Amino acid sequence: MLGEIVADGLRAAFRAAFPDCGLDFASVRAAATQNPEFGDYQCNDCMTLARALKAAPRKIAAAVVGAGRFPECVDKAWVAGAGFINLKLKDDWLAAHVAGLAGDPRLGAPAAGTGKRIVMDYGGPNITKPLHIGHLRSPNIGSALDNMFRLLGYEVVSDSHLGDWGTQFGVTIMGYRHFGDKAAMEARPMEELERVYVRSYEKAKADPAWMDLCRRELVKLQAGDAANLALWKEFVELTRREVDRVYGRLGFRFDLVRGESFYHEMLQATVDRLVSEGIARESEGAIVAFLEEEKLPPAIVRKSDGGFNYATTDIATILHRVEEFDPEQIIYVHDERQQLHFRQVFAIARRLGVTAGLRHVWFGLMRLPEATFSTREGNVVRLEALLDEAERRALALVAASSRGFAEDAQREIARQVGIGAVKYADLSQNPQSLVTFTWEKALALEGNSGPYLQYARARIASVLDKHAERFPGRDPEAFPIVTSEAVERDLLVRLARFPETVAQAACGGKPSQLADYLYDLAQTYSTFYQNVPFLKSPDGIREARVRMCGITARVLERGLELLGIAAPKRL
RNA sequence: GCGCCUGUAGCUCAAUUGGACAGAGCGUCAGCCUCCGGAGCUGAAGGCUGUGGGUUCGAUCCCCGCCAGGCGCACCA
Repeated sequence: MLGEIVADGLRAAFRAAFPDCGLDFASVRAAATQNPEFGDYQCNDCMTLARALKAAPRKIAAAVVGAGRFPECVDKAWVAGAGFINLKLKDDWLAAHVAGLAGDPRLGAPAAGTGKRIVMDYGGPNITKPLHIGHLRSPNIGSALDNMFRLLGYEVVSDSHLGDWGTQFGVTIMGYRHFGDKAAMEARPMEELERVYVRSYEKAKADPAWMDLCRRELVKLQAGDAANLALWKEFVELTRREVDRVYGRLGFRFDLVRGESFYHEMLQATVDRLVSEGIARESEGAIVAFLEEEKLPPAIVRKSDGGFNYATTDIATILHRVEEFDPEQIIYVHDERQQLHFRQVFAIARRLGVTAGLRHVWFGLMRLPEATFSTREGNVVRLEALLDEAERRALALVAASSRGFAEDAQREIARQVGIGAVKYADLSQNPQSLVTFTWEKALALEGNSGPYLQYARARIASVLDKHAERFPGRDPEAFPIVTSEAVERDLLVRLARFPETVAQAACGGKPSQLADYLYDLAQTYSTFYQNVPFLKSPDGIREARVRMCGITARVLERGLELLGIAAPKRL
């Protein structure tokens, strides 16, 4: 990666300047500059090293610049400000480097994950509940990370963890039996199941006896009761169909969809093991793991009614995944409310000897401007309604652009644009912040939005076509990249940073960094496109520019693909 | 009460994990179709980064106090 190439050169320069100081300068880094005035990369380490080297930062920087035989990629290096070292890359080296990336199917992404396996765990939707907009974030963020890890060479196993085995089933079954409406169940089963769930839940809150009955239904299911099992199967089937349909529209795909029920036969053994290893013991009728050493509150692994809960399932899941996949890490993409839960579960897994990395990549709750929404308050926006509206607005735009598309082509483009807008709106935000849902933001079609990126990509396709049409036989790939305008160089620098951006975004669990990068790239491209002539330029210059267009298209396309967003050639 | 998180332009969000003058979009205002797609481009206005201290060459970022909001804290998941 570019940053690493520069950093290696810097470290060598430090060692050359201070051969006998006993430091290896491994901490020295090259940071991308914010401001082109400071070159392409900057080194901030002279200030930090001032104490160890017993010299003023600017003197250190001057010594490094003076002594340093920088690698061939560096055009010039100079000292600035409090002791920064600024580095500017050679134009022709940069051009060749970008040409090299473009020729690589992975666009220069490092293969850091080769031979390693990651299990991704998505917060699954719950049985018998329609999906609302809060169900977007986990698979959306998770899939983007998944794609990035795959590009980095990891083998990824993604698993959508369907909540199909908890008390809510008891609540639903009681509601279904006492308040269910046959006709409604046949016409709109998911809505009806949600309705009876809400009603039964209300009753359970007010009436402990009812709650108790709900729990008993769950225990009956878990004990294999035939009637409950049959109903449960029906509910699971309905839920899966709903999830497949809606997530399918969003392009989410999982290697595995294992509900909690998949693990239910392992739960007793898991609890037994926890008890026999002294991790959990009986307390107030329940079996509880006490985690004082980790300074965490106790975690119940078996309820006093004999039922198991979420913690038990998650522990069993970890043990099973370690056995089946032997992953380097398991990444959970769940919302912020689960932080304590996962800390407890991870602590227990550690005590059981699990050595795989366990990481909770949490994200902030989605809320409405007025309030946090909840199924029980009926204060929700259905995910499907959002997708419908997104496609509707995009279709209006596509139809108005009058590019002469046939009707189904319009609809397909509108689908890609609308869904892309929704996904991008979510991914472009730092996952770890509250997301206030507004239609305006979720459906933005201009400015910092998915469609802006798609638009930039589509315009490039036109440029490439026009060039091929008017200048047949002049393959841009056969011409060297040369730059004369400042914006061309800006574009090259950005293209060269694709690999490190992907690596950072994946490791940091922040697809938003990739989204930011792509937006910045598209903006730079648009400036280039709008202010520099391509087809009217002289021979050679023209092909170099068209070639840069093509490389930009490739990076935009691949970047959007990583975010799970379609990049149509025409829209 | 204890713990986790958030507070940045009118609004929605960034800020390369402690770096240089805090940047974008939307909205507002003023411009740009001789040209490859105007879902675009160029420019302007807009900030005591919630608040008070501290740490250091340097703080939106780290530490402490306060204010405001969100979330969690044995038998929901």
